[in-house]
Amino acid sequence: MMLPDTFRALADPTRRAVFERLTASEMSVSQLTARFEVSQPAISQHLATLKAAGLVTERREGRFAYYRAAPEGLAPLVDWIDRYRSFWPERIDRLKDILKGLDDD
Amino acid sequence: MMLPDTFRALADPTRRAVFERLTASEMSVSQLTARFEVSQPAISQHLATLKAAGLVTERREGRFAYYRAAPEGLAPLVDWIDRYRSFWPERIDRLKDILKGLDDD
DNA sequence: GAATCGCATAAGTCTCCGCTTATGTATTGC
DNA sequence: GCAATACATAAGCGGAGACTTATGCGATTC
Repeated sequence: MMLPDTFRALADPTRRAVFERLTASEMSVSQLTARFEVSQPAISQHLATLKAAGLVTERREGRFAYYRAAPEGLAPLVDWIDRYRSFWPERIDRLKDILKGLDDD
Repeated sequence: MMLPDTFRALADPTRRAVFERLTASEMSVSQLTARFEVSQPAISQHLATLKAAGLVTERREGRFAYYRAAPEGLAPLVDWIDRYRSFWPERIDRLKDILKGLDDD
């Protein structure tokens, strides 16, 4: 929710990788565990941290817990970046190009 | 330089505040120390970390060391965000508004 | 040239955090 | 209903990191 939580949650490489994986598709805890080289509790702990930071949402289905990335959770980070991007003109142009490309769809 | 370094460097609140301060203006180590509630060595250590991550540059002048924010250092973070912003359409519109505002200058 | 100043580095402490194994709690299958 | 499955929580361990004080080193001042 708050910027420090966002930065902290994404600072750990494993946890960031979990988040990135969840941007591709929803996954259960055991499915995630199978893809990483840490234990199931470690994955659950990472998910709890990501969830607390608002970067992930949980969907319960029986004994399964499906997680997916929550894009809004990146808002604090995007806002922060945008603030400090303003003193960085060259970068803006690059972004404009990206957005231009999006318009062409 | 690399994304993990960028995230790690900015994860600490004090260090992030130092970086933010240096986006406003160049400052010497002692000037920075005066503005924060940690010791001079702590500031020097934070600056070393920021410098290693490419987020800050150093300018030597006699016995003084002046530091300033290096915008290019944010590139890894911006690139990362842009990748995961693509699956997040609503946010794009907000960005467009920001850029539109910049064009009006 | 001796003392001082600005900063970096060294060394040690303490807290946080990512991981493990062990266990608890639902839910499902037989 | 009992075993197995899916996940969370507990407890403990080891390492990383943010801080301190102490010290070293070049540049400046007198």
